[in-house]
Amino acid sequence: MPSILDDLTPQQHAAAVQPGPTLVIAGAGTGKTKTLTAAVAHRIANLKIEPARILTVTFTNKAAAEMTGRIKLVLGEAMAPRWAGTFHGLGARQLRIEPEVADLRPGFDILDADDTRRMVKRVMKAMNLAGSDEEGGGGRDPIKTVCNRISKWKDELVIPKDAPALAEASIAGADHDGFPVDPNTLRNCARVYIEYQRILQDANAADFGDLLLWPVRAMMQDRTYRERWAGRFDRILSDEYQDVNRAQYTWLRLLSAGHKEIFAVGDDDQSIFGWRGADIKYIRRFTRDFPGAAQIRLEENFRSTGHILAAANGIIGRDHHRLGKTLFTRKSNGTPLEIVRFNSGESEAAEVTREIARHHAEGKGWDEFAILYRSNALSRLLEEALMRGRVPYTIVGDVGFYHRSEIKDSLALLRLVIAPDDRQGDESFRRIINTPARGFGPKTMAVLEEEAAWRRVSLLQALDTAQLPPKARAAGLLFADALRNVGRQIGATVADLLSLALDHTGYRKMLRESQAETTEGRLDNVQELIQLAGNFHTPRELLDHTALSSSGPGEDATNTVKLMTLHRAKGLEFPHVFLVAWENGLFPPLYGDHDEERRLAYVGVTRGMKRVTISHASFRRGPATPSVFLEDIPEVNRVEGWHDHPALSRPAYRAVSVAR
DNA sequence: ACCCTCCACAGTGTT
DNA sequence: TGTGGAGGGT
Repeated sequence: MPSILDDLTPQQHAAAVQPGPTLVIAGAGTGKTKTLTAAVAHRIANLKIEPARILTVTFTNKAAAEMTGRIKLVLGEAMAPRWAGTFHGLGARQLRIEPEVADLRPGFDILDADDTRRMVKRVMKAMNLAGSDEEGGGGRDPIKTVCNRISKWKDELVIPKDAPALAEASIAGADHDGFPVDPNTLRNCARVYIEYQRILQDANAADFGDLLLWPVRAMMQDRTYRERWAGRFDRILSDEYQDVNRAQYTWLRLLSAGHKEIFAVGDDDQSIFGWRGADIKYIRRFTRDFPGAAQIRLEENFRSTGHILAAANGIIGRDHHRLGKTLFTRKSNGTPLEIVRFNSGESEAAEVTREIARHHAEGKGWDEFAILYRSNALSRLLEEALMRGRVPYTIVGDVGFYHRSEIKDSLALLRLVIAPDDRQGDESFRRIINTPARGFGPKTMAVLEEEAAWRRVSLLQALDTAQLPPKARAAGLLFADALRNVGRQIGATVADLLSLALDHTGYRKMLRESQAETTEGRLDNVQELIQLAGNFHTPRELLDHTALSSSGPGEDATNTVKLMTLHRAKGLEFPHVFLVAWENGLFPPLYGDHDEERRLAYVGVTRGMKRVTISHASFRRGPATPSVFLEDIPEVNRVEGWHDHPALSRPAYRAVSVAR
């Protein structure tokens, strides 16, 4: 007898075995992942649904791995679900099976956000829009503005052809985010979108948005395609349903249309990614979308003390149009929340550090503490204080392993090794040809690009005939030769190919010899990538994995204080949580959706297991007032205090006046 | 082609 | 305080 359902609460159990369309409204810390995992396992073990005919989708690789891992543990390898993964991962898989729905060829590349940005930039340059003048529009970072817009369009199932009309419509009508959009910027976005998509197809590449956009569009328009895909699965399960965007929602709906066996877990109170395209309306209208759907609430919280839950309930209770639920716990009330006022951000950081050090001295581990903030910029003060106080810490969410330049450079080399003579590799070529410097500046590249376009060959092939400066030409040919030779190695593993490419192109040598401090660790990272490559059978597998993951190998620093944004903290828990800079204007910020910010505050408080300390400064780049969210924490659940450190507050002042 | 300096800016971020 | 982009000098 599988023990999957044994240690569930009655509510969790009822949810896991509920047939038909089911929405599980699972509050923070109520065992959401456990219930979803049990639901999947139940379908496999008890209902005898074939593991290959169950599709389970999550937002992060971590969540997917956790779930699959647990099921394997209980049911064994053979019974593990075959289609469990992220929206992007599963979309990529669907697209790999039939790439023609996106006008792609087999073996297409998947671009990450960096690659996408580079490509958009190139397109905008070619269209004379990348300049700093008002033509690009969109304020400070026109490329980012365009990237965001295109990505949002894709998430909303808008194809390039339809973008211009849509742009005009939204210029004429109401804007989407309550954000004033410059008409010309929006028009330019639509123009860039069309051209960018053409370039993507030419490069046989898909960006993140494409991974669902085209499969979903095809399912909407092509009945046989839809039936073929919907027919593959008997059960559809989704995690974090409050965070689905239109493309993801439509995908789930179309896949489950035949049997209506859709199981969604989520928490509308924790919907904090609206700015990223997530739309809370889909979870709120679930029972209308799926008539007769069961709705089951998980309200028993296993994480936090009574005081913490009461505070959280106070904060979220002010938000109306909720699906509604009230968390409760069987734990004791514990310690009231501590709300502390400081006279400056510096003294706040110093005192948080001191407090953590004090607890540590009393025997607590460093990893029992987390410091959460609204925006990344706030991490600096805290870092400085922690460093001064010799408190070991980790900033969660720094540049992920796979996004480091040396890793992306290495992967570009690998791409060229497997297809030196295909234009699909051109973007990789552009990236790596001048690292280390080979004399390929803008001018030389322009000549090469023209030759390649004229002869309709890859940039690498065009090296043979292009009229290049002798030095660049020689270096280029040497580079091309090296890659072709590596590609000819018979029986080489992915790791071998990588390693050889890095050696023969002089990339590794460059890293070894440049002993600048910015270079330290890069060689190790490259080495780690090679090691990692040992886990993959083909270069394609490695490339897909790296594009679809953010955090690489071994990034779980042990026994350190964790610093991260509130957004990143979702789903995590810590015995003692410090919520800093709760000041109006910072949190909640002046912009954005106030209800969503309130939910973010709720997410923050519910991260704490035993203690929650909320702080604010009365001066930070100007006078500041305590966050309005503090008003909603009942008096009985809080104690207040203040700390003034005059000596610490002055330097900031003085630095400003000296600078003037 | 490459290096250096200056400027403006600073929302949250998975895949 | 740091980052990315642009522009100037060699």
